[in-house]
Amino acid sequence: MQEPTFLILTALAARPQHGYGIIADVAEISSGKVRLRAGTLYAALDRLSGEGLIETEREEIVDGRARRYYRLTANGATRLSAEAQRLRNHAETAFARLSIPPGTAFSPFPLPLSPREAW
Amino acid sequence: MQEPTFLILTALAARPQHGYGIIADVAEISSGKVRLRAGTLYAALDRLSGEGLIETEREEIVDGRARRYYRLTANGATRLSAEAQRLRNHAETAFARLSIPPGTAFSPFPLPLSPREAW
DNA sequence: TCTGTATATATAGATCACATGAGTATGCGA
DNA sequence: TCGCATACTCATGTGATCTATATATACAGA
Repeated sequence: MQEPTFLILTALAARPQHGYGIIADVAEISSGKVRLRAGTLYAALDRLSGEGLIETEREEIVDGRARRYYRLTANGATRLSAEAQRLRNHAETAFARLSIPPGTAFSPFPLPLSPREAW
Repeated sequence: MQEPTFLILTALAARPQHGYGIIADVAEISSGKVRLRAGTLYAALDRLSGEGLIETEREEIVDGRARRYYRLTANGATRLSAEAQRLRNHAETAFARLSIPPGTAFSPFPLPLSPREAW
């Protein structure tokens, strides 16, 4: 799962939202760093609906414009939780490895990773 | 940056490694969940070299087979650190939002996210 | 009034990371 | 001899994302 998709699910984890609201929420979540394009969003919404991770909650007409609200399904919440755990693990692993002091990357004391170290 | 790329940089954060070693290390890091294909790996190595995030350290001939060792550059370490922070933030945000008790997704007490809540 | 910006959704086409699958080659254990 | 592990290369396909555009309303400012 890529970043835009993850952030769309995260946006919907808080509450049901319509497309344009998701774009704003994702910008909010990512401190303005991820600005979803309409094309990305609506394609993702179709795909995620097809996968059963989100579903249409209701439709409204506001100022003559249709608003379609989506919400996270139970499957979607499970999936998002699994992905979040995955990201957290990856991030922690990267930090642990980056904390190796510079200059010791060629250390004669290799990290105890696996028997494959012997390669 | 996608998951395979992130994991390749993480593998190289520990120490210089050659292609096949990276494949094994990434499988290790991800508890066997990510199994890089040769095609994915070598394309990524070319791309990352071009971006200056990694570089060739040395080449060896072992049992008649060439082994090319890659290492993370200073730019690569900076980039990996930034990406790891990004993943950590995304993961924590998702967990925070998922922790909203089921059934309160339509709560009359919306999360204090932004003035855009008013939409 | 004209222009730009914000709201709101939709779609066609391009890009590019990644996946798939095959090829090339050596060494080793069953 | 067969299969597996090691080790790299390349051709082709897939699919999520990006770019750009279209449609439509409302409102602020020049």
